[in-house]
Amino acid sequence: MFGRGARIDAVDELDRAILRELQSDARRTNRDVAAAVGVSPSTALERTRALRRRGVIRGALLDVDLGAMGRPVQALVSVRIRPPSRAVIEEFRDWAQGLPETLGVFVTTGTADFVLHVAVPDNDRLYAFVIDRLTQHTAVADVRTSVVFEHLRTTRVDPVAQD
Amino acid sequence: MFGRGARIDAVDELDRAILRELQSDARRTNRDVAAAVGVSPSTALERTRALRRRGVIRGALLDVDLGAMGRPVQALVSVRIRPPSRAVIEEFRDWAQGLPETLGVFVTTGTADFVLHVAVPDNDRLYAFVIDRLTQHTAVADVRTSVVFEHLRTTRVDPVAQD
DNA sequence: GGTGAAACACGTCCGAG
DNA sequence: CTCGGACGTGTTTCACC
Repeated sequence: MFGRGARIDAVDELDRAILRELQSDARRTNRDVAAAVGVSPSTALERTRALRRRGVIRGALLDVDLGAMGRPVQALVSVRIRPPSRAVIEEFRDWAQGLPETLGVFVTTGTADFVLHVAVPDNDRLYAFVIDRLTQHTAVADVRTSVVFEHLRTTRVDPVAQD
Repeated sequence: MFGRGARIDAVDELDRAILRELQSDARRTNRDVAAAVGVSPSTALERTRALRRRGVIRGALLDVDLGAMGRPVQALVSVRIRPPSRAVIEEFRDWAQGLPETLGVFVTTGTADFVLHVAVPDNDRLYAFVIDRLTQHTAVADVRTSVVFEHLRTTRVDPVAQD
């Protein structure tokens, strides 16, 4: 599930400031971050480690250019599966997650049980992914594909006060 | 658009290996990466810099726990806008991208012009986002909301041969 | 908690192959 | 293109506040 990080012992102003800095670039040096938020490097280091220990920071992801990786075509593929039982959902989820075309898997409510975010080299491969790969899974009952012209990601999540 | 990184001068085996290592953790030290792929630190450093210069590596994103940030409820919100002209699309895209609830914006084909990936503290705030915030924008013609139970991201994009 | 200083590790540059 | 080594910067620990 979300990994809702258990009950968190409040993220204070200093933590928020550190998170802001690291969200702008996860490779900022600890010295930089410390200077930007106005504390000593040792303090910034201890806070950052604590955020990691508490699970607020889960890691640092490399942001790669999908076009440069030879996969300029993105799509959102809505999938309905049958039956939508736990066993089938979890099996399909893990299977879809492991496909090389897959960037992400959303497990959803609504008309679709899953929305797959995929990136492929061209339209032919997108079509092949949908009609060959997906339909080869016996649980797939329905598929709707939307091509993604553009995908913007927010690089800044502001913490909201707990409870 | 995608930022398809101009024509790339082929990502060779060493580049691929470096990308694999960094995708597992964007904060791996250069020395670590060098040891893992079997070259000297100076070679690994030069390769990594070249990947950055060529736009293959765009940066490093902090992976935060949305639950720990006080925003455990995620949704995909499909939005149809009217008229779907360039000016209106770009204006809506930038507006949506700037909302604090927004994690990402997909510009798509199909029944929806946009799919917004959002994270909020609870269901009430999700409802408020849809019926207060979104409908306040005059271009919004239709909205469909799917709650996201789970979102898995792939942390590994394999490069595909170019052309 | 927060801090500065010292010990250590790392990123970086460069001359050479 | 790759390498090793020298040098400056960053990280980490720890005794003190």
